[in-house]
Amino acid sequence: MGIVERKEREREEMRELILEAARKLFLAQGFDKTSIRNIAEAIEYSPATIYLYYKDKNELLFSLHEAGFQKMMQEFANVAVVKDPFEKLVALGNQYLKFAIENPELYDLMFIMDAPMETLSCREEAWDEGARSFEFLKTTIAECIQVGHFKNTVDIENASLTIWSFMHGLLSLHLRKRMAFFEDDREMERIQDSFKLFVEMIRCSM
Amino acid sequence: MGIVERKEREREEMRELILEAARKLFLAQGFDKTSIRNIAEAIEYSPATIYLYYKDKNELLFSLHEAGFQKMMQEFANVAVVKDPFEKLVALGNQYLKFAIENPELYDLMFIMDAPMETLSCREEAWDEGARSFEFLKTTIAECIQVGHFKNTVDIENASLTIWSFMHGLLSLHLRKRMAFFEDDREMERIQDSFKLFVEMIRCSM
DNA sequence: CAAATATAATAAACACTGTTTAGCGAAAAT
DNA sequence: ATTTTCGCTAAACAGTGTTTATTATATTTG
Repeated sequence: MGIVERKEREREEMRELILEAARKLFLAQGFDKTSIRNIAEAIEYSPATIYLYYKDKNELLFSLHEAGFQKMMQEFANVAVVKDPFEKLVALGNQYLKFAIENPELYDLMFIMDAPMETLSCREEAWDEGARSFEFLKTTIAECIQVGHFKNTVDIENASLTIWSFMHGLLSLHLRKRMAFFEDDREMERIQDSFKLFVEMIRCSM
Repeated sequence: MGIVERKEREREEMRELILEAARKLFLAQGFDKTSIRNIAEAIEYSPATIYLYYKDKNELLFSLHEAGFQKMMQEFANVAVVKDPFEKLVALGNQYLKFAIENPELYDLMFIMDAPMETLSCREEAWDEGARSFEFLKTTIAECIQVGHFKNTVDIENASLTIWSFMHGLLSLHLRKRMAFFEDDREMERIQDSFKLFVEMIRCSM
């Protein structure tokens, strides 16, 4: 009898319905300002129903977290075609910038927010998608080393963390409005200029 | 008549009493997990009383924000005595790292949290303390240039933002638990190593 | 097919949150 | 001594995440 299969399918559809509504609301108005009741209202179900499909609000967040990394990895595919290793690294940086600026709420969720990490730290597979994107950075750097770059560096993981830190720092200061005291509207240019400077720093130092 | 003076003094004492209780609770258990009722309970007053001295929870947070920058600037004084400009820059970086790691909740509040920026963006003097510490970084870099460093860079503000971004990114990834997937307990070493690498990058590139 | 069982959905409640309002008691001014 | 002012608070308001007891429906069993 296909009843259990149908039920399973219906359950998955319901999970998707909830997640889709949650995504829309989260990305539109932010995580904190989106309540379970808002999501319930959007899908025309009672708030309690959501708890039959997701353990709590954090698990809902965690699902979007995973989807975010998938989306980012997908966009990184555009970069993989670049032949020259150093150019590829620069392209990766540009793609990372682009992703964060085009999906600010998603980036926040993936790399800044506190909440999902509580749910995340328990799970083992939780880091898989995140680790994969860090691996992509590492292999790109390894390729750079093979063609003669990064002469002063042997520790690939350290170089990766350093580059990631800069990118993330620049974006964090932007997304969390810590560059506001510059008091002009050149914030986007500043980000571009800083990225260019960092690229030049890497080019002639490592 | 000294009554108005006494009242003013009492009012300031009360503000300080509330702020001190708020600081203890915020820094101990985090901002989100500290409620107005918690603070009220700690000082043995009704929750409503707090609203007679502070507009809302964000203003309370904003006061701690200011105090945080004052504390950081105080610690930067230790750095000001270093003669050699580049050594001074490195010492400043180390002091910044130290401050963030010794005061994680305070650093979070000052540079990562979303909440205080809403209150902050209205005020003009709000940025004063923050801008002053950025100014300190800028002048240190200017001194470095005067003795021959940073040959490839003319834009001091861009160099400052780039350095700050790296430092902040490294600390953000740490404080918001984004380095957890390394799955070893070498996180502190990784931070130190990355800082050292970045210093070397600056030394021989700019 | 009818009765028993399993299940999906919910209304209502619980324990919180930040914030506002109305009112009381004491201090200050008249 | 009376009026006014002012510090303080109990209670309420509107919201939050989450749990529980109950109902209505779908499925299985006799």
